[in-house]
Amino acid sequence: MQSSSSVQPTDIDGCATKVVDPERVAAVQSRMPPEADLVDTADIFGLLADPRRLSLLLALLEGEMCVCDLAVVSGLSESATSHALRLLRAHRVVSVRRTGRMAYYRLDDAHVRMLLDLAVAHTEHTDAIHPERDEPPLTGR
Amino acid sequence: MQSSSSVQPTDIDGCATKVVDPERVAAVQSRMPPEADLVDTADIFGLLADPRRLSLLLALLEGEMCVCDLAVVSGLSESATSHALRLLRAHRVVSVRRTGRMAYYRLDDAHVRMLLDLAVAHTEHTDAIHPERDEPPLTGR
DNA sequence: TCAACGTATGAACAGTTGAGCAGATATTGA
DNA sequence: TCAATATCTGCTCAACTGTTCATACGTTGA
Repeated sequence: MQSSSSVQPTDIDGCATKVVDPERVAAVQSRMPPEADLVDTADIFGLLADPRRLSLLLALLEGEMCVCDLAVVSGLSESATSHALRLLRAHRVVSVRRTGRMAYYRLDDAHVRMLLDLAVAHTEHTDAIHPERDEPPLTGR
Repeated sequence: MQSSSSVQPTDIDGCATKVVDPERVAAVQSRMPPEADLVDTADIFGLLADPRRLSLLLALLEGEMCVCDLAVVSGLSESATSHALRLLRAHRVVSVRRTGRMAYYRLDDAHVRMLLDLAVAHTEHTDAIHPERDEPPLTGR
């Protein structure tokens, strides 16, 4: 809570960049997870960033399911479902159990399960509160 | 194009698609959030699905910050930072407070804050547990 | 053995996304 | 007034993503 005393362009540690609040920056930087963790985490979020994949995973919240049933509940073609599941498998978010020609997938990541639970719970809430869910005008993109 | 709204358990076998476990499918479908919620949620996850954006948001976990400081801690150019913040602003994940020519951003979504907290906590854990963080080769496995 | 079936895969294609660049806007101090 | 500053924006392009199509694989029952 500094009283905007000064914005000094050149009081940093040799860095060419200008910093307004060096203390804050240093503190935040020291708490920032290593790059690899950021990438990892972003990766996981990326897997949840598609409505179809999300519905696949939500379906699996309640137990294992075969590919064709997952295709039905997710609204994807069976091929697309298989592709999506392969992605999730590659990231160890789901695992397979094969029986004959059937493949049963299940959620295999407690972390992701928590994220999903939290997301669902919150969407239900937000649903009532949210006045408008549309993107504001925001020119372009 | 979504028949997800009308979830009728008995209606399924009339469909051309083959279903292995109609009961499961019906149960899951009845619990599946409406399409709009799925899209919304996937959207939010999408915002967290980029390591740079993630570091911006993590920085904001501890309070508001101006664009140039955010650029420093996130490792983005100032232009890229501004672009990213605009995106986040458009989705009401962050909000701005302007003072003169400075713009101070802050986290403005409790939901996202929870997701971030959870993610960070878990990454710290996983860090110790995770044997290998690399993506497994897609071809194998 | 063969055909039907459930699933997996690779290639190709359209749509989306993020970042840089250049220029624009708005605020400040001289 | 002008120049410097802090941030924002439109444009553009390369990289990425998700889907479809065609095809391949392994299993099952006839």
